[in-house]
Amino acid sequence: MKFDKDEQGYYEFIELLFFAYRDFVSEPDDALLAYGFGRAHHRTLYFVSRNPGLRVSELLDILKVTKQSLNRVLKQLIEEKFIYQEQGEGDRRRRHLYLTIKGESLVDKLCDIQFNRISKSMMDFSPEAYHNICSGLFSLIDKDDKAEVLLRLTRARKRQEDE
Amino acid sequence: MKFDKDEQGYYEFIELLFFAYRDFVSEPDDALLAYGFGRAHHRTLYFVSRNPGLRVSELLDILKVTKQSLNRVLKQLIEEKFIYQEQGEGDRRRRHLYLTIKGESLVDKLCDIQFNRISKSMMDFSPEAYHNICSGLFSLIDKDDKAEVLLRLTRARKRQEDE
DNA sequence: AAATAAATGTCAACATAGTTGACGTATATT
DNA sequence: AATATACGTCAACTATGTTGACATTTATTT
Repeated sequence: MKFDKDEQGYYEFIELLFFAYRDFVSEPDDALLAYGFGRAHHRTLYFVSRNPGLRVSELLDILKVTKQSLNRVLKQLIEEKFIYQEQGEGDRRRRHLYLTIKGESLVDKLCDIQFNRISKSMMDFSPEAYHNICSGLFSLIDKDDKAEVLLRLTRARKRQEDE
Repeated sequence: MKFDKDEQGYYEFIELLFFAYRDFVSEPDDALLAYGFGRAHHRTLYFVSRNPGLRVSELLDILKVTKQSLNRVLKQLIEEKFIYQEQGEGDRRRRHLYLTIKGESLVDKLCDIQFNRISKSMMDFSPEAYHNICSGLFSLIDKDDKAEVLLRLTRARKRQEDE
């Protein structure tokens, strides 16, 4: 397949993104069934894992859902001790979110599943090609959100390096 | 940003795909509100547009949902005359799906929105880099579905060329 | 010809995850 | 002291998914 950058190619792009996403999330979905959780729980767990101390309002901004919608899954995750909250030190209205050991362990399991898919899929791509793929995904993000996404990615990488 | 092919890079990959998909579908979602339709209608319209004469069972296979779930939106789209059905000539149990003029016009509108995003996002990528991005998405698809996705893409391109 | 299978449609009940709107509480800021 | 912010919560509703049961039409098999 050629994947040309013409109008037909744009149709192909739409479809490839649909199928890639469909299959990328389906395996974690299945794994979460055993916990009585769904995709919404996955997202919350994932972003808290990657951004320890994340505030509720920041999570809302990432997920682009209403606080009522988030609260339903967050409440469950806190009650079942996958996530805990800490009151802000400076501003005590803020609730900072962290994973418990139990939470970390679930996220690890889910990430492993997706890491496997990524590593298998990206096996035959050079580092440069891989970089292109990531940059391509990044470019699709809304203009106004790019800076923040990048900031979080950088912070997360730094956190990792500091360990 | 470097986007390395290491474990941290895999986390980044997960996030980039999430944000890219989130924003990629959000504009069509908004446009569909005016029609009282949602994302499920979008998908059905899109795949019928790209595969004229598609059968219901094939659509089920693409969307990976149950026939009851599909039927709800398909029924609406047929009643409101965005899609029509034709009985199979060889096998008259089959229902082949096609877009009406009204349907084509809506799909065009939705595709325009996404074409704009793609073309803006991919502007700075070389044809080779663009090819990498598409190939990368393709690689993420389930092994068992790759052949069929490719077949449909090829057919659609051929249909276009024959016009 | 009769039985079986396949493709589709439909009814009902339910789950998940999203929405809006209203309101409460604690804490900061003005 | 008044107002704004961050968060939580109740209720009702919508969209989209699920399972299970069953009907209809048409093909295929026996």
